[in-house]
Amino acid sequence: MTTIKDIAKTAGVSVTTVSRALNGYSDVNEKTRQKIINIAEDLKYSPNTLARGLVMNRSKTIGLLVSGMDRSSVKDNFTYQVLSGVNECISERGYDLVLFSTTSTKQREKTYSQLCRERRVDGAILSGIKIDDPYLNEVVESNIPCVLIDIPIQSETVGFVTTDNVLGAKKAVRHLIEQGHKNIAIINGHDQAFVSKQRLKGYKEALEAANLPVKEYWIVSGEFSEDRAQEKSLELLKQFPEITAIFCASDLMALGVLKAAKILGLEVPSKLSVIGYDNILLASYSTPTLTTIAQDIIELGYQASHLLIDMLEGESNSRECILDTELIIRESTDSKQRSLIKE
Amino acid sequence: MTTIKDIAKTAGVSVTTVSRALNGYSDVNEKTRQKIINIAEDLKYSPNTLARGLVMNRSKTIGLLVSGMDRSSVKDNFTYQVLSGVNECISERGYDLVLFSTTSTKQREKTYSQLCRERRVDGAILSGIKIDDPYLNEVVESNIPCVLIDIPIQSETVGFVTTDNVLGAKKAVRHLIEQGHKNIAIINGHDQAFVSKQRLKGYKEALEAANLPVKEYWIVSGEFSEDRAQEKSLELLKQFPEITAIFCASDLMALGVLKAAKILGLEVPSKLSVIGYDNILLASYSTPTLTTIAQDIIELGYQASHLLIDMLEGESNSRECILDTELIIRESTDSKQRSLIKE
DNA sequence: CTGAAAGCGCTAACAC
DNA sequence: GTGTTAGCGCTTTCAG
Repeated sequence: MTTIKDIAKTAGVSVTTVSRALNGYSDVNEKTRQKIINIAEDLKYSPNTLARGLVMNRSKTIGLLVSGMDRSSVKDNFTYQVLSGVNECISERGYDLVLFSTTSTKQREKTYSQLCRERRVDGAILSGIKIDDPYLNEVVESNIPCVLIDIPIQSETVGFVTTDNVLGAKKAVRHLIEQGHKNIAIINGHDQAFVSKQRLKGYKEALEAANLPVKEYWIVSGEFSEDRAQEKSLELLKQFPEITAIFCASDLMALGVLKAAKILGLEVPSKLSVIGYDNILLASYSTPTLTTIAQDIIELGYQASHLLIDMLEGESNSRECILDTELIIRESTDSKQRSLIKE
Repeated sequence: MTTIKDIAKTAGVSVTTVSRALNGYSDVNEKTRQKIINIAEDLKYSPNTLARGLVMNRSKTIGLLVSGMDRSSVKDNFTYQVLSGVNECISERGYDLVLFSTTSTKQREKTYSQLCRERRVDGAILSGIKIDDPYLNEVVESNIPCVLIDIPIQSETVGFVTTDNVLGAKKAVRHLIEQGHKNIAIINGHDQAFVSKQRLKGYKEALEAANLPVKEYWIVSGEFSEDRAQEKSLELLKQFPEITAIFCASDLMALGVLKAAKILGLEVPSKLSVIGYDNILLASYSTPTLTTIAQDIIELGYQASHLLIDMLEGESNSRECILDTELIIRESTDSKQRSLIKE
């Protein structure tokens, strides 16, 4: 493995000069620089980032901390899309990514800041972390620059990226109202997600804006689980046959509601309209296809990295970024579209 | 940021002793060790892996090199599953993961071994790399320990993990033959994937074993693309109406064939049986649901890491690992199942 | 424009 | 058992 020492020796200069030449400093003779660059190439030199990181006290790596990257998370590949966006931005800006996947067992062994300090990451992005997660407190307390996805906390070293979940939910419910629905239930996610609170808020606001009553017993939690949502919606629909539309805080849960509707023999959308949230891949493959609120999750990851690196490089003014959502109308709410497709 | 020096100072010992105590060496007084460990905790010490890596010449990181982690790869989340398996194994064994995602443009800037040498990864796992990819040669030539996914190359420093693709394809075609099919076409993947060659081989062997002719014009490439497979199968089915079954080298392509069948008004499976490969999530959500050859991709990633770390730690005898596949029968080939479900 | 020297935090001979 | 010393590969004062 060739080092700058080797280059210095064959070039007949000092290591200082080699370092300066290779790092593009101005105060080095153009000829010397060219010579050094040539030799570096000949010797297949690669800088040792460990050594550089050690002395510079920055590693040019950022840590992505995700939770629950297990078999079940394959269905909604939220994490993968975040990762994909993060990766894109990070590599554009010359950083590398180290992945920390936390599980409840591993969490006890090593704390968040230990993880980050050991690897000397310059900053971290947290995704899929619940609001009661012990890591979260650490973030706020530690002074490691950090961007949260979907958790709105801000400080000198902490920023966040999210979508406008209140507005997103509003769009969904408004769409149902426009289709003539008056009895609209919500299957929400669990309380440990900030987005759940937001989407519930949007649901309520949309109803109120249309002078429709908010009925607390039409608000149930599906815990972001397909099965759980199926169960809960089954109960709900049995108990309140007057419900004609359900807004779900995730597509996965909407899929569960679709199953419940099938069990009850309720045709979607003629007897029951269903709208999801996320626009996961399955939403356009289910039967019927699923109307949903699309969020650009890859962009979420991209913007998170962007914000973080801006913070690291002192270019940041803002500490937050809120992305937009889009209503995608498909068969599960649109009677006309549905019947067109059937024939 | 506290260092062993700080600990040494407050403990009144030398840094050597601290280092030894913290790393569990035997030749240190138990009392001294306890004292040092306590102080380390008090001072919230985390070892600096950069410094350690520099001196030990191993970083305890492994690099995962994947290609094309873009928007399109969300559909079959092969990469994510590999990543998930890799991550699981790696964290069990005390390594960290750094992700290198290559794109054609970035490839020109930095070579594979540069990437690995700069970050001083102890070893690398390559997934989704085409067999004509320039990176591949580098691997074989560089002396960086490396495990390939789905490319069977072996050397002192190179191992691989794959599934038995010949057998997998055989299972698929055998299943079709057992259903009474005699005219079976194949939509294969592109030639830059080793698995394509293997699956074609399995297809041919299964036909021959049943004394069925292999017709070269029934072998077409869908290039692992849904759209391309749709086009190609459309042509194929128009030209050869006698074809009653199609084996696809990926589920995504099978989905394309399903669309083609719909366009031609060929009911699946009564007029045309379709079988895929991979068992992606969509396979159980499509209409009709897709019979397929399942491979455990998470396990693929897990075993790849396992093999690599064994190699790194000198525990390896073998340089290869071949996993099994499983036939999953769903509606797209099973007339009985299909009709049952319809009523 | 270039070089000598110090030091980042850690480990590993080698002494005692 | 413990300390002294050197050095991993690099950047960065400070002199010249």
